[in-house]
Amino acid sequence: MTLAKHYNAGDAESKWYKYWIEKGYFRSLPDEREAFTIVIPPPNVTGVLHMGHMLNNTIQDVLIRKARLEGKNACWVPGTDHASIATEAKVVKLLREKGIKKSDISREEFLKYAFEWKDKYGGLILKQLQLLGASCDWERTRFTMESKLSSAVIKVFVDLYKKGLLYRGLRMTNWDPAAKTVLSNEEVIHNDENSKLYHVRYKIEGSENEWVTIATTRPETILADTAIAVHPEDERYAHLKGKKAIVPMVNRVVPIIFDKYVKMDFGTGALKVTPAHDMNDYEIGQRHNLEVIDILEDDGRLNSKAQFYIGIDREDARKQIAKDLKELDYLVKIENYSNSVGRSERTNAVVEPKLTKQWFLKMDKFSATALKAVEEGPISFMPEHMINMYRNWLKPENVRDWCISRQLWWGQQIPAWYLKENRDHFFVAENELEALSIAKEKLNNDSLTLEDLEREEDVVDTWFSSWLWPMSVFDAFEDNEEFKYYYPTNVLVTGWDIMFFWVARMIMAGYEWGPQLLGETLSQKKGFFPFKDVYFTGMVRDKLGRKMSKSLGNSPDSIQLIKNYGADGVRFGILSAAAAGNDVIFDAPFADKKNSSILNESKLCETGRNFSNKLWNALRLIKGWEIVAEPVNEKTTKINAFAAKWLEQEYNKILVNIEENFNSYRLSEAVKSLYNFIWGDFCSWYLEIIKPGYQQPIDKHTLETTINFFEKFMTILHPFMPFVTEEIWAHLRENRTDGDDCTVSNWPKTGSFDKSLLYKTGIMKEIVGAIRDIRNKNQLKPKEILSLLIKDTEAAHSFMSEIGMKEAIETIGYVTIDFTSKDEHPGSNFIAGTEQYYVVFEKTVNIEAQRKDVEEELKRLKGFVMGIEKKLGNQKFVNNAPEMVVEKERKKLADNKAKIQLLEENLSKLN
RNA sequence: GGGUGAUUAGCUCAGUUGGUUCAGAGCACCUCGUUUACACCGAGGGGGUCGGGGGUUCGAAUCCCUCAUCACCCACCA
Repeated sequence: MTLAKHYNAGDAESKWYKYWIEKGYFRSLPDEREAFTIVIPPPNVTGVLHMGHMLNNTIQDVLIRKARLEGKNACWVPGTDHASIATEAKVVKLLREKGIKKSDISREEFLKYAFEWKDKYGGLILKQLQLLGASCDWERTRFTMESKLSSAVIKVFVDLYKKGLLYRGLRMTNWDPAAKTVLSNEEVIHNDENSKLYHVRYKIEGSENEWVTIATTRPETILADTAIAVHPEDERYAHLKGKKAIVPMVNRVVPIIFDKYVKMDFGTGALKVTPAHDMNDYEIGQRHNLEVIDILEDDGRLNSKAQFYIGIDREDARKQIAKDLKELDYLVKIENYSNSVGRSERTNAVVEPKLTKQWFLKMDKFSATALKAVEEGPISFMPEHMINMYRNWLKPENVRDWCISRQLWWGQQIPAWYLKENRDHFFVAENELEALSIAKEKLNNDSLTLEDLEREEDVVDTWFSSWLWPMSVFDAFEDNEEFKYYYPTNVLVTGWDIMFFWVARMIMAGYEWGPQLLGETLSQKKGFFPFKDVYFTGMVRDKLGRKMSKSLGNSPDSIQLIKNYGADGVRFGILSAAAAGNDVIFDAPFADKKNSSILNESKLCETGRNFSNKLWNALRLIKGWEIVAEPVNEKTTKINAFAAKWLEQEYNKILVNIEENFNSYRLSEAVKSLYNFIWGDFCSWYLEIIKPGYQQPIDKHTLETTINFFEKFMTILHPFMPFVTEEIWAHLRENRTDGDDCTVSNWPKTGSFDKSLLYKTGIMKEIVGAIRDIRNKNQLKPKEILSLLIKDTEAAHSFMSEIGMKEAIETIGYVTIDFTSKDEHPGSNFIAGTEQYYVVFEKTVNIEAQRKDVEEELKRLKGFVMGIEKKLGNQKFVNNAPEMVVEKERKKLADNKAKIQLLEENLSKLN
């Protein structure tokens, strides 16, 4: 069979993914093996694969595939998140396009549409993950709003209520006028925006022409003002004590109050107080018993209480009132101003502070637990410094109760029933019958029926279902054996941006319900935290350092990337760019549609693709050899034995290195060192050394050894680049038995390696490099056989006595090696290790250039030696440094002194 | 205002416990090379006083202090 010149990633990918699924390699069921579990951070069900997902999921796949190779019961649970606000907004928009208004249909109808839409278009992202090679157990795919997971949410809600941790309260909340729901603080994104600062004067009551001027960015809220506030120590306003001001236009008489909140040096030092529409004003209002006048509708339009601009959106009203205030001579001036504006993360609408009644979860106990779990173990963060951000967030003074209700339909409806005739009475239960019986008992009224109750309309925050994810995907709340087997999960891989939204809250949930669900004995043994390690990935940013987002259009088309470079190429590219926790600047090739040229292509993915091709061609080389059973000759036997012995040492060394990198989650280091090892040591050195001459055969033993190496390398590379390694595995083991696949091969055990041999081969590389350099500089043909003479010393003989060394250098350097006692030979010379070598040829060499080289090298070495001598002359160093370090310095000194001597001799001959 | 991180080659970034020639990789660049696995290639090369200053140490890219610049998070912003 002849192999194509280039590796065809696309063909291999579709073939192998299908095959793996057929074989059930990703399926996991509890058994006697050690479990290795990862739950996917569920992407939004409506989402499409972007760079962040690719990074995140490639890392998870690497970890899970390695665990699988190690013989663990690897289980990666996939799934999607219902993403309340985002999805509901999308469905509302879609219905509107169809001419259906959300307000015209019932909750049931809406949910029917939403589920239909979700079933049809949702979960695309999971298909895309398969293109990337993600080895999830797809039979375990879960959805946060499916019935079992929803019922877990309900159970948890009721449990928290019973524990007294849930309460309803009237609070200033963040209101999204577009989605018409309340938001948690975390869902509000603050950014500086250009706005205007309006200076408006209010007349003092009972005065002829006395005014007080305030500054505001929101003049439309003047209509809801119920006080003017100044600082108690502000002498400018001391005379206003006890006086009142008249609110422009509405002519409301409001008190002038004194409150330390007011900053004297800001604006005019006088502040209008609008308790209904500003968080701080609300608090001032509480302190001074001010009236709260809410002039906004749920959708952000002004209501009748405003008296003016009724039915007009607040932003339009702002423009109009500015005009009107000017005409009425209340407007003193307008300044340009930049201030922070909060927008809804999901709808981008400007968020309004609004007094609403919501459900809250008390957080003090939870946050203390979550903080302790990371500060004192057992959970560890990678990178470690992420704990600082975590700690900062969970500090008692920074923790606020979690507002968990949302005025939406897409989500789990809160299991609380109100008494219709008096909504101050409500009953929390898993279902309405239970609620009724609680109601009867509480109100001591047996005549109540279901008709008397009505259910809370609100749903819970999406994160109130996600925080159960690592438990609920194993049906933990149904006392499931799988939960006891798989939990706690081994590692969570996620972006640091949802550390608080999600990571902290999963830890809280784990500690809250883990003990009771696992049973005390088991939880003592396994721990009830949801994961042992958290690997925080960085954000993927574009060339300008901007977070990749759909709205900016700066994210490359992931699927196109995979098509261009192969899934393995993309995996390689994104992995090698991403050290844990560091943001990744990803040069997005297709971000700018106008410019999607070769110039823009992502170099790292290209390197990955090239690597796949390199592997493929190494395979082609091996496959092209004609095999003979017997050794070709004694010399090749020696060479090949030497090469194999050496490669074995390098391999053992790289294994240790990779293991260390895995243990500390330095996956980018691991993949890079593998790349260098396979490309450099295996392809450029080993294969070149053992490669038979043109149309020469190779002996069976060498071929088998080589294939054996290649297979091992495919196994350790497999987690990173699953497709190409599987493809090559299949070609290397043509007659393999069923189930003998790279995906389920055995991860090797680390062994020891011979450092002295590695040192010697280092010298060998130096020698060959020097020969090649001399050829280059003297325009000698790369493969013309030259004579290489070695100055006859004991050390030189010892070096060359390594079996196969001499022959290997002869083969790969295209030289014949002999010893010499003479000091002068035509041609050129070099020093490698501490020995003198001569490359013999008749061409005239550029003496001047050579002398310059030697002089420069001498200068460098002399400086270096001087440094070492100084170091060794320092008694403190000799006394304090470890003996090993001192010994190394001594050896360095001796070696380099010998080198200097040789160079000086060489130089004298050049003069 | 509180906090975190970054600053290393032209670019993007590694560098683990302070100690091996530790100053690295990839890309870019320069020279040479194509019937002989791969031009998605091979061989070789140039390029950085590790942001500035100070300190600790026998020894600092690495630890401490300080300054500068940049990024991000939280809070505030009439």
